[in-house]
Amino acid sequence: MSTDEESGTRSRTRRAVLAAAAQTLSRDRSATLADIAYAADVSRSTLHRYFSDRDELVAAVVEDSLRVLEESVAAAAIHEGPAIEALRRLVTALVDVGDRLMFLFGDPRVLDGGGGAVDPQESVVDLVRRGRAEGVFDPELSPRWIEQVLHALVYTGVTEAAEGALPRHGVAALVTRTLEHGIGGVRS
Amino acid sequence: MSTDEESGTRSRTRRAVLAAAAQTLSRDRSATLADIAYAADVSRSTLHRYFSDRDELVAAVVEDSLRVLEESVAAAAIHEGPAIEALRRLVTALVDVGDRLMFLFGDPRVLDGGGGAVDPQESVVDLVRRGRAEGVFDPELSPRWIEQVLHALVYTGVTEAAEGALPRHGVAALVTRTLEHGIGGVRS
DNA sequence: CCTCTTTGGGACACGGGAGTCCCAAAAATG
DNA sequence: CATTTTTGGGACTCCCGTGTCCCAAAGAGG
Repeated sequence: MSTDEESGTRSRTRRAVLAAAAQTLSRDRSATLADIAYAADVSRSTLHRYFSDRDELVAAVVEDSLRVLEESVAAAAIHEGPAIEALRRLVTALVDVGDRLMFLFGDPRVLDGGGGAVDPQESVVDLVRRGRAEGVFDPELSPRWIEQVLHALVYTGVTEAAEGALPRHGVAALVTRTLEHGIGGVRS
Repeated sequence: MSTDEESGTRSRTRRAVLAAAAQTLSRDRSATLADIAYAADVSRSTLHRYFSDRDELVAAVVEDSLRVLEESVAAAAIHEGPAIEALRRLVTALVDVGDRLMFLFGDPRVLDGGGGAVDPQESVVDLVRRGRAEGVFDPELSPRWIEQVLHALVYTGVTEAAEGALPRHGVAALVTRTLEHGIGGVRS
């Protein structure tokens, strides 16, 4: 669980493979290990040295992506301040880790086990509840639905940006605006 | 292009395979032909008799799904009446063909060639433009973005329903409400 | 009831991805 | 500069999905 102190060149290579795998697999979940190795600028042999199994690699990517995601969300401090402000910070945080998010969405449907949504972020659920309590979220929408919508819009925004249909910097604002007011605009 | 009059038992089998393929592939785009055959309650041999190639099968499913989708959208008559009303009918139409939509989303990203969105529905683009002209859609949101959001929310709604987290009948209304006002509710 | 169609399922070959092993070269480390 | 670590890449086997063929059985249709 703690740092295995594998450090040195190895740690860097592992990170590179992990990142490349996340990115490649997010685009094509059935990408070849050779593809991933190529994207990581590493030979297939090397990849196998770090992750003997394909499953092992995928699992590692999931874990790593989850970690990155959680760090980003934690940094958004969504427990503080008004719900709407927190929501905006949350959206920004999610968009920032777009690549990892994309991967997390597309694969084993991370909610494998059972309960939670894609990310086990209990804090997001709390935020939604808080927003409802403050009266800034539509009380007719269930927390789960709101969370799903949040994910869907972030996903869409990140995808559009990845395809060049949207400038990177505008994504968070656009998602936030749409999330808050829908397509009807502020005066809806 | 017209009906090849292959009818008889054959036509029925073909439909069954197509439907099963759409459903199976929408859940797992890398499903085995054996899986699909099993889902269609048909032997692998039979499947090959109808679609010699995997690509051929996928192409057929895409074409068929597109046809079903277009029929549904056409029935919604989205050119008539106020944009908001038309939008509501459109959402309902899309939700109705949820299975096919799910498939269409997940596979070759039907926009292969180039321009349009997932569905070549020029009419949807028209609707968006009309809505903006009528002032009922946020003018700061691009038509493309609005269309993407529409797709994303429908997709989310259908998925939630498929997982039992939402009652089938409530989906269209929920999606429409969220689409129009976001999570902030009507008084946003 | 007989014939033609459609199906099931076994057997087979092919191809490609996955996983393993090994050795020489490159790079890091002290 | 010498040693150890890390890497690249070839060679090989195994497995599984795919596609093809064939024949006997079930079913449809007149």
